[in-house]
Amino acid sequence: MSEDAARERQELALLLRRLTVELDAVGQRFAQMHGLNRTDVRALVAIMDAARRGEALTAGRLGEAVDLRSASVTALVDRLEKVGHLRRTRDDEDRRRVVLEMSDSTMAAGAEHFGGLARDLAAAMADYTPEQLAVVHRFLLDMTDVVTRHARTDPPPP
Amino acid sequence: MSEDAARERQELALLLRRLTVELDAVGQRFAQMHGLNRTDVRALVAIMDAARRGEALTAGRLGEAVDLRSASVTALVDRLEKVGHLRRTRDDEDRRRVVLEMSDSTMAAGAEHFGGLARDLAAAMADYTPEQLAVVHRFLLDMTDVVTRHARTDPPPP
DNA sequence: ACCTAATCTCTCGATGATCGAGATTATCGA
DNA sequence: TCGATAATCTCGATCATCGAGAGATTAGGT
Repeated sequence: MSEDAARERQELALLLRRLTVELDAVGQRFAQMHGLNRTDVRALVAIMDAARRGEALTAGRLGEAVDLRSASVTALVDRLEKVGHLRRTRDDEDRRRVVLEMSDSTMAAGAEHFGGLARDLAAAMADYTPEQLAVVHRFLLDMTDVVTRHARTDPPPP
Repeated sequence: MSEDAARERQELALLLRRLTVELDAVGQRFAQMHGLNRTDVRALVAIMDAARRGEALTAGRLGEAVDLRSASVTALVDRLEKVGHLRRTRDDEDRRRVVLEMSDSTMAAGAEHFGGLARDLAAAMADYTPEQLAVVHRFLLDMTDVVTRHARTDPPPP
């Protein structure tokens, strides 16, 4: 492999990292705008994601999604409920469970903020042919695969 | 634009998000392995990045890099120094400043962990022609641009 | 050379996020 | 029906972060 090729690959890896930093900053910005912290935003996003899949999250599942213990989930839901971002409801199927429902206004704010980004990203992709997007797609799948292996166990098998 | 094209773009946006989640998890894993928190890892990475540029970070510049106030930087450096990940040195040019030097072992651990990822990413890129990588490069620059605008101010100009 | 303002780091006390342990209520299985 | 399991909550402790202010050092104007 040529020196240039090696440099290009390193450059691409750095670009991936920079993209993640900026994507994180988008969430950070949403947090600041609404007086939330990083965990709060991650929780709201998890709930929105679930809602888009037609599911409603319980407290326990939210804890799994954002990696918090049950005591912390209670505190998290407390503060989000206190400012009206969501409300608790008892699950009628299993009355031990607490299902979380986001308020319409918060759902709208989230859709505005993150949906706007998705919209602009999609618009920027108009500059690419379907074949090019297919290449990018494969690339992202491959890179995600490598990263995921490193995230789970240090020296990945293949 | 066709339905499929729209779906493909949305899929790519989701892939970018998933990639950032997994990249975050790589740092999280490093944190767990060394008994650190997210901020600590971000600090060590910032110091490593600076070192690679041939610079040494001062406490103040580290605070800018990880977005912490001076009191928090003191506490951060305290705990990293206590476990031997770095040491404070007075800057002889400006004796108000504290320059931070990472220990060799921590630098090596970081290089092992994150450098290993970079190596595997580069290896996975071998499946792509230079022309394909150029397309990916342009794509990532474009997407980063869009994301960065959303991270700074909500409705971006162009 | 001086003196004031600005800069850099640190200390202190307060606040808030997270957790482990244990309590409470509800469901499930024998 | 009863014991085991599960879901959530309460309580007290710990830790990260911050604002305000102190102490030390440098920069700039006179």
